[in-house]
Amino acid sequence: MRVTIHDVARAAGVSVASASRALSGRRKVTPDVAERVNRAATDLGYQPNAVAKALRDQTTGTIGMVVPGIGNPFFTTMVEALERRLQENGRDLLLCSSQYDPLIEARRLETLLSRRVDGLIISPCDIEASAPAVLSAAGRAPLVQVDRYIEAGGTDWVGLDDDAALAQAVEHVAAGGARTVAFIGSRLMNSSARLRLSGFQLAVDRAGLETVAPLLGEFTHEWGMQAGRLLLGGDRMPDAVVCGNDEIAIGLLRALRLGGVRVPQEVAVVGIDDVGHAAMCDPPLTTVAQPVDEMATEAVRVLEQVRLGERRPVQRIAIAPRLVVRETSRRTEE
Amino acid sequence: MRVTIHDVARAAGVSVASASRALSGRRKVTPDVAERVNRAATDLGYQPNAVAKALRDQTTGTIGMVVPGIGNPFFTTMVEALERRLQENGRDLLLCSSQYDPLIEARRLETLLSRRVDGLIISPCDIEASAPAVLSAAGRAPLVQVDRYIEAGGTDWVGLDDDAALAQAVEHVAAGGARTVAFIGSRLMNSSARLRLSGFQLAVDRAGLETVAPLLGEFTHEWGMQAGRLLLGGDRMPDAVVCGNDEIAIGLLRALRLGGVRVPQEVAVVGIDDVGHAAMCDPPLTTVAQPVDEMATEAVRVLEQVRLGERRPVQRIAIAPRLVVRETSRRTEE
DNA sequence: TTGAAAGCGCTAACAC
DNA sequence: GTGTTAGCGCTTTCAA
Repeated sequence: MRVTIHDVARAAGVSVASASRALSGRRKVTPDVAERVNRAATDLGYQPNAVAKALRDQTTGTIGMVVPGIGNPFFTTMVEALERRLQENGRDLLLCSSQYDPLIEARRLETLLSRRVDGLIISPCDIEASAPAVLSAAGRAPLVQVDRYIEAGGTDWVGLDDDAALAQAVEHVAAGGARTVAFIGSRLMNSSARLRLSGFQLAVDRAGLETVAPLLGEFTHEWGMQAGRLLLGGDRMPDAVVCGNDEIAIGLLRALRLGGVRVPQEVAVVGIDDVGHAAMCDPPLTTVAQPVDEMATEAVRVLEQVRLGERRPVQRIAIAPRLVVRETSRRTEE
Repeated sequence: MRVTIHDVARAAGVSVASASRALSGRRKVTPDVAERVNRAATDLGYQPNAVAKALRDQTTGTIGMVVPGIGNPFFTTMVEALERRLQENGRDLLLCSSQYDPLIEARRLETLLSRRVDGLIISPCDIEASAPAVLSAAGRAPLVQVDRYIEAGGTDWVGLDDDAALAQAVEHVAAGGARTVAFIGSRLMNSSARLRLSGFQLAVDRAGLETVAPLLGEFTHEWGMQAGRLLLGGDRMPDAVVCGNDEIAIGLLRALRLGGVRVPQEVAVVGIDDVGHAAMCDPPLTTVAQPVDEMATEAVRVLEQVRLGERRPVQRIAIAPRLVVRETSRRTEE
């Protein structure tokens, strides 16, 4: 049988209350008692039972997180940053993947809630289908959305300023001399897909550039490659292609290489995210970086502020992106 | 206040015992009671408290996992496979990253144990420094090592048959005509690094190939690139380079590209793992795939078999790899 | 079949 | 400063 605080108390010759006090150190005990209890605890190899403590305290010290998939390196980076931030606050991260399925997502949220996590961080996989589960969860625990969000309002969010990101990407290729620019993104089932497309269109209009119908598929390199082949098969290459994320851009680069199109001489390519592989592909990818650490910090801050049932203004924090110029785009002529 | 089983019982006009029985459905109750209890539960929006259940049942339905880092796509794939497998068994995965630090690793294990996970899956970051914490954890909960393992024996393990993997890689490049072959791997702080190096040397000897001193750094593309530059600066390029994992190979490919060395014409490159990006780099990477799903299945099976304190033979399951030939290696002349 | 009650391990009143 | 005890929410004896 496992050793409990009762065993420690008995071994130290004190009551469980004293043992508890000595162990937590949050209440006064005589040095003698503290000494005996601590010795007994180490002697017996006492391990406090977090489950019992959680039941008693009504708090678990755990934050639950649901992401669409950990195959996407952006989410991985985000998770790592969040895990570090939370650990500084003495909390643990309970991570789940929804596998891009709103049903699984809803189930994971329920599980997390039944495990009484102290808060929830979620990147909803579908802007519409995820809404009921997310809203219901938000009513039962502090919740903050990260990166993606659901359409229905009223829930806090921390993410990228997509308009600014797309503006940076478009202005950069325009400054490099591009006149026609294409967009390869994701089907509009999530907020990132929508925001990035509309940000792109806005920026293109403002810059007075020419564009073609956007190519919309998935945020994967497979789709990037496929879209690249579509472009290759078209009438005429655009001067530049802006991609909805780096994965797409990496796939596109491969398709262009295969098609014998030189980057950036014949066409410039820009991604979004700045995942690790962006610097490794050929040529290294110019991209708009998401300040992941900053986002993690903000997300945790918002989460700690939320007190359930308390009326407060909804926070929507859009973080400014940062253009990282590598070699898939021509520099501005000076 | 949250609704508890007491509220449900009261609303249904029965005792908590009956409510519990009706809700779990594992014990006989009259249809009438079942009906009333279930209606009350849905009416009130009852959510069972998993913490209380865990305290009572002494089981949480949760498996804890500690990986060195989720930045490495191999671990990501592994985690996803494991998560799916566990979900089929109705268990949840509590994922932690040790960030390649044995101290953090030990702390995460303690946390997981105090949260009373039903089992532990770990890929220890250091073959020596991880040992005390892993052994101690193994004494307190069913534990299985995946991929990497600690030197001290006595603990179950599921992973790749590294000797076979390296043999496949070496024999493949030999069949393609290579006479001299280099190895770029990781410093020998973990079992994968050691096994892959020794597997390489064994295979090279057996094949009668020539080799040079292995280049040992980290399992990252940064190191792959750096090692590539070292190779470029040397006297003479080997006919083939076998890499300790795909990340290294991807970095190497980039260095070779920069150095103007053509792959596979001038030098063949082979990786290990078969991560998603392996098919996207330039040229697409020939690699030895780890059968991740099979490993996940085995790991879960072993974990469920372990009954604490029960003496049973240690299981060490090495799974056969599968060579995936892409374009960084010349095919066998036929 | 149902209800009362014990108890999982812990902490915080409360009383001394 | 210390001990006794209630109670967090649940399931499962044990009696009826």
